[in-house]
Amino acid sequence: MKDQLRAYLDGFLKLEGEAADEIDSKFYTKQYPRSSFLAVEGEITKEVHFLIKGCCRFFHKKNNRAITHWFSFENTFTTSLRSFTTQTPCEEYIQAIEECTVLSLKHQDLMRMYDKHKQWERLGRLVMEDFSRRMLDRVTALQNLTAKQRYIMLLQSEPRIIQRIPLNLVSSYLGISGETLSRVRSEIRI
Amino acid sequence: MKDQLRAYLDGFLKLEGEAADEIDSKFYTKQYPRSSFLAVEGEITKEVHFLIKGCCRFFHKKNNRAITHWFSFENTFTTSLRSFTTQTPCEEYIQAIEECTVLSLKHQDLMRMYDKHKQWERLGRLVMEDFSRRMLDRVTALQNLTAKQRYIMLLQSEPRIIQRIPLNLVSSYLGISGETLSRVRSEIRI
DNA sequence: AGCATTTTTTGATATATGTCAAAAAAATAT
DNA sequence: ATATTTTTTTGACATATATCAAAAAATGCT
Repeated sequence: MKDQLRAYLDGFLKLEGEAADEIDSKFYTKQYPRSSFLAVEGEITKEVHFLIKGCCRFFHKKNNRAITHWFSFENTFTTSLRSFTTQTPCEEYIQAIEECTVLSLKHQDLMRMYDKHKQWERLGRLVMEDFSRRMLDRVTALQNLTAKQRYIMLLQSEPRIIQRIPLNLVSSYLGISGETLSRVRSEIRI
Repeated sequence: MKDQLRAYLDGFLKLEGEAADEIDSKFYTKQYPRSSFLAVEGEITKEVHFLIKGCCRFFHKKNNRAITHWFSFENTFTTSLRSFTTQTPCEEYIQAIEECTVLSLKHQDLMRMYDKHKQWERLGRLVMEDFSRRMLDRVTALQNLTAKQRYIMLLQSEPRIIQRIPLNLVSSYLGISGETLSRVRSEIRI
């Protein structure tokens, strides 16, 4: 399981020596049952999770409705970014859509790793750069695209979202109603 | 001018010793006239600019239309993130809306600063974390908000965009037509 | 397997927003 | 200051999408 994390991190940077040992000593396994929460509004997020298996939905409440704004899958870090990085109360919820196996790391441990190892500091930068690029893509996808275009784009760029996530959550993520998504899909199937 | 950059960076981390000296030795001043381009599609972005004065618009072309997806103002780093961080051809344009004075830094110099100074590596991480948080806000603003809500939200969170940027560019940024923005504004003025 | 719950689809209707065109206003350059 | 260009506003109309309601289908649970 740690090997899966190592393989992911190797994509950014090969950790060596003591910096590499931190993976063994500081990450620990957790299990989240389907529908359970990895983060809830109001609590300060103390851990970042690396998703080994399963997928999650990120959402916030707006006028009593849940708006899904992100999904995470295997081999990604999953945490409430703002709450974790600034250690302020969380403004969103993270919920397991499938049962999740994660490797978790405490905020204070990560801070110590950043202090102690230049390699981890760099890893942190590279992971954040990668995240930023993906967020830029998401902005482009939300801006100036019709419902059908958004769906087609998602189908091409993130097919697993459509395969594994209930469509009413996908529609919220795309910023369209569930009914519209259903109609868009029926048009495309023809 | 360098003091303005130093003050900005101090907000993230106080640079000391040789790491601080890099500000004097590696950043250099440039001037971009109104309407000139800081980045164009197809070219690899070799510099990151710290905006001392002026503002810029980021846009990409889609079906012969320009879609504005970001604005930058004084005291922010301005560059094509994907092109600069991955050193691949740029997919967007960055254009000076007002005449811009910038402090520029070459990619290769930044990479050396990252290698040489742990402090710069950390600064890079913190700047990227900050950027990521702002992008998250932008996604929330684009998703599931009506034209009027988007405008009101922008008015509250980024009034200078409305004050200094032509409205037809603002409307593109909000993902709505210029006509709709004009109507939304007239409703609100009452 | 069968029951309860959730999700998806379909139809009818209301509404928000886009598009096109033209006038008005504002900004820019000479 | 004037002419030119750009930006904003306004009106008419078309269209995409939301909403509400109900049926159908799928899924999860014991």
